[in-house]
Amino acid sequence: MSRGKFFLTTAIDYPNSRPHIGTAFEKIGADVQARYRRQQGYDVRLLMGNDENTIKVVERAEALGLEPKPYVDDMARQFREVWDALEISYDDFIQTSEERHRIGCQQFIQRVYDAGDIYKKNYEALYCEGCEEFKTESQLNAERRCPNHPQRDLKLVQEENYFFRLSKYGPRLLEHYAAHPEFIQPESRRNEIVSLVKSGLEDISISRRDFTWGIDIPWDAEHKIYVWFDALLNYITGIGYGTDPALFARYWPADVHFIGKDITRFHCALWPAMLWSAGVELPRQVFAHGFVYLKNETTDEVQKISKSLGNVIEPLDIVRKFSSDAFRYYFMRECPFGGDGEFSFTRFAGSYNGDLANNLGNLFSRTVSMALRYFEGQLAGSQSIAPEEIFAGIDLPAVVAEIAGEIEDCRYAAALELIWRQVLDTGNRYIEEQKPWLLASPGKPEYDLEACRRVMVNLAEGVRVAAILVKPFLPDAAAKLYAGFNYPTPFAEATFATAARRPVLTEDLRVTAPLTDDGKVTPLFPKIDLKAEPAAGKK
RNA sequence: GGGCCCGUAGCUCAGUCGGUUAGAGCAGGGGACUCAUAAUCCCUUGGUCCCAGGUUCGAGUCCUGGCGGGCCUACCA
Repeated sequence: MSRGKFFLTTAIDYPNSRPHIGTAFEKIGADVQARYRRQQGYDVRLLMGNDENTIKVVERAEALGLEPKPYVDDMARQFREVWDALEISYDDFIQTSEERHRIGCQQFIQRVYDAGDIYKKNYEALYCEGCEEFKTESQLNAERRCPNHPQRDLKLVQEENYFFRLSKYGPRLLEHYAAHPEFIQPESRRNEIVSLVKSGLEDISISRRDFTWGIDIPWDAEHKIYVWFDALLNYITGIGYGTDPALFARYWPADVHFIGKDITRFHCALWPAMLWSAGVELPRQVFAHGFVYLKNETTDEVQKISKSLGNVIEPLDIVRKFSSDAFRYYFMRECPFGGDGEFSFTRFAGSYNGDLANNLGNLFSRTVSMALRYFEGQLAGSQSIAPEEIFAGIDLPAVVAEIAGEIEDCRYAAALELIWRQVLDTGNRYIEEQKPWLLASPGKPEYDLEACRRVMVNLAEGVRVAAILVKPFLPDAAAKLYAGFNYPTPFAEATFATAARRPVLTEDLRVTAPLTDDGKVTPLFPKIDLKAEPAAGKK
């Protein structure tokens, strides 16, 4: 029942410092898309990795008394530890120091060379080792230093380097943007790139001399391939370009590259030009997400996340304390993926308690505990009950389709809002309207055990729908919701299409949720006691 | 200097092609309920849609000019 392949990537990260919540934002957004596509039956591949062929890697390794390779391997282990904790479902993790990357890289650059798009040129310029970029006079600050790294002296570098004829691809890029408006998303990033390319592209230096770490230019071993040319190629070497033709043919071209908005031009101008030159098909889309800033709760200041400001939040701290689902939910609901977002503990706690603990978690708790209390967990006769009442007020198939559309457009916050307002609120409202506690109470005039049973079957259906819809965002909670009752379809087969269509029950429904020792439902998201979190808010 | 985006309720944000009385969540106020994690449900207060012009029968939406905020880029990297 495969619906075709879906290949998506995240930007590869510099392993100079540990991942922070901003880095995590991108990976979560990519993972939601990957999980959603898998759920719908696509042959999905999510590729991530680290960008290791940089001068800073050598410096950091030296400072720690290590060789570069053991250093980057250990950093890769640390990154994967964080991604695993966040339940990022990557299928492969490429390190650019790997042999498969070198082989594919060299093969690719040779093809570009053979196509006549690489030439040698002598130049002299100031080089910033912090940015690993050459700087023009106009970019310098008053002390004639790089504004990003004012503590470093710039190096006057004079050497012969190889250049890629980026300039010649300008017109073709503009044609491509016009013919494929979806290629650069969101819209504002696209406008920026169009204007940049219209203003004219320069040829770009793609090699460095005298580096000991990195990939050799195949026809001239005195030169190493320079950062960007090397880094971008991970997207194809990571699925077997030059080493595994079958895998490459299966997944390329990428359906979407997820990147930070700061590196849009490399992905939307340089990368397509490189691919054209080497005769490789272009990716279908580049999605540039925004940045996450920190809101200082005492001053209300919004600040960048940086080591020098000392405001780096370890994703693992939040995950260990509140769960990966809680972490994922906050960023997907509170930070629009295409724009910037901000993090503060107060907002995190508000979203957690309100949306996760109260609306979602408590809907599950009250449903299961009523089924236990009134029917000892056994909903006899549920096979013959059609749960048509709970979603009678909404057009569920239309809502599900709308949610799917929002996820496909990476409008995750909008998708979650729909799930909460349309589906979960409807469930809670249904309980208030039906008042099952009256239906189950022998002394009351409303007493009607059969009606109560019907309500419970409807609620079990509501939980089923909720579990399916939150699955890409909250994999753990979704599994717990779905494990609440003995639904006939294995969760792995529960696509969005099945959300709006109740499966045929092979046996009556019964509670299968794990219970505490005193027979109660385990809360999905235990509430955060704000009074018990004094230090967290100051962070 | 050139360019892009944003400015809507106390807060975070929707608002489609210009079309009725500008919406949601949270927060605030009032009420109901007791299955549930003091949850949930109902009602409700709250807006100079940044400002000034313009186009139009009609502008939050389009145009011009300001103000404020963010970002990209800046005469060979």
